[in-house]
Amino acid sequence: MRPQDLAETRNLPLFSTMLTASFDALMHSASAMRFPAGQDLIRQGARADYLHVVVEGSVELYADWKGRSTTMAVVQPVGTFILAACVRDLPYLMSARTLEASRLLMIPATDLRAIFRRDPEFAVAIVGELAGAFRSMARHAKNLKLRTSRERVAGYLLRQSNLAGGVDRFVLQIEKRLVASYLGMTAENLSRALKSLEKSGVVLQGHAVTITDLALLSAACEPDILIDGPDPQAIGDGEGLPGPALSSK
Amino acid sequence: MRPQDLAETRNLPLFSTMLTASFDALMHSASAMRFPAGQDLIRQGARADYLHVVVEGSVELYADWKGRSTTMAVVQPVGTFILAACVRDLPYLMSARTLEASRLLMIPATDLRAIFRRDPEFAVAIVGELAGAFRSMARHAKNLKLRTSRERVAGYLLRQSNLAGGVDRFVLQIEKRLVASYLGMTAENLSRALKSLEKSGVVLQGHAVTITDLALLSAACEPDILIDGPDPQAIGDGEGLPGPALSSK
DNA sequence: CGCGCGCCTTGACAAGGATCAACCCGGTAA
DNA sequence: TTACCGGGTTGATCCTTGTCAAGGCGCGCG
Repeated sequence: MRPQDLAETRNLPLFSTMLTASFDALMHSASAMRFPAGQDLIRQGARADYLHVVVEGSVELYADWKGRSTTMAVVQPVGTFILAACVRDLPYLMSARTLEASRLLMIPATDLRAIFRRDPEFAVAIVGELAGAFRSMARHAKNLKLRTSRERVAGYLLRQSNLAGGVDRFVLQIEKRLVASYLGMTAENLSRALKSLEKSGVVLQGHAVTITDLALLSAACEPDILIDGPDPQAIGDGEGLPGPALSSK
Repeated sequence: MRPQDLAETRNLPLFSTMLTASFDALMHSASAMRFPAGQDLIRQGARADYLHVVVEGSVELYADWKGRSTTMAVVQPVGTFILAACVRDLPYLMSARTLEASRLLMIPATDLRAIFRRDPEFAVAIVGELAGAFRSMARHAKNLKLRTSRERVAGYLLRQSNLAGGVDRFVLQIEKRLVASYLGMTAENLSRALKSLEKSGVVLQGHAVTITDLALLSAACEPDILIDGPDPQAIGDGEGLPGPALSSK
């Protein structure tokens, strides 16, 4: 691992508060790796061996059963994944693959658990990250159970707008098929929902989204911080879906 | 708090490994409380003040939005709830109410966080509990996204059978309306799904369930340990829905 | 005893969403 | 340039699920 990577890693929220000795020990056994887009990283059911930290790029967490598949989350810098499985030394519940060329930090689960016991500040950071992941998954389930697909789409657009800083124009960063899977619907249904939202204050041109009437769109979903987030002063909120890019136009 | 309660609490998985000094400190500020059935305990959106531990009875976690409501989990002894909110000092994402007369231990969130930093064994227990809660919620979401309602019902019956020790006859412990809400469907739809499963090796008489053809029922759902659990050697798996009682017949 | 009140079930119907097939469109490679 | 290919859209249709209304069953209370 290169020196500048080390320094960069040290500044990540997950590692910035821990003792230097603990950090050095952790990095000694950790490895930084680069993966191309579309690379399978882990397979659901496998035993937890490494905690993965996304330093650059993005990783899709998905699950499948009986030939069906669904996107559970997209992890972006600086989020971790499979932390829960590592902590408990249990099989992964989800699979992971890179969405784009990515740089990951991989920390052996055994070292993670050892240093967790020795360094209270690291323990605090880990438990904070895990709590964030739990809340993200709870929100995901609430969204699915309490809203129709049209409401979820409207909520998604509003959330993206907020993540971009409350702008009224942005560009979707990920494929619509992935958004559909994350929102628990088919790609066709997402397409129709988006079209129907053009009557609710949204204009779409390809992946570019313009909110022309915020009040109207909000009425189509009624956003709620307990579903859509974000958590106040959230740290480690690297799970969910990527934030949007601002429109170049 | 009475001495025998203290001793009992000390033996709970969450507290059995921690230092005696930490335990005493924690219990000094904790309070044991009894609540009648149907008592509202916390309301979603409120700020986390106490970690709740279910010592006896059962507690429903539910969420609502825009007049709709859904059951997210039922916590039984010895499970905790709102741990994630306490750890991060954030608003609850779910509401809670007792389903029956219950005994709870309430630990101030500030003391929890303080002792967490001082006692590594307690930190391990907390993070284990939190990881279990995350995995439970991830399973919940997978179940919702990957299965039809009929499959979820079949899976639920199989899981109850397993929890009771692999028996072919048991009694549902909670109201069907609650089961329906937990499984993400209406009570009417659950009723129909159960009826249709009588063609798949199940006999129902009120709340009594008899599995007459395990292979046939399994074919209706294809149970998967990564969705239905349980985690191997799980500790603190107090979230989900209650296990069944054996039939008295 | 019988009345009322939950809980559950049943039926008819409507709506939401999935499926299947066709087509479009922009990018890339031959 | 042309052919292709993958993502996206659209339309027709079917299936699943929700909604509304009615009625049954069990149980506690007047």
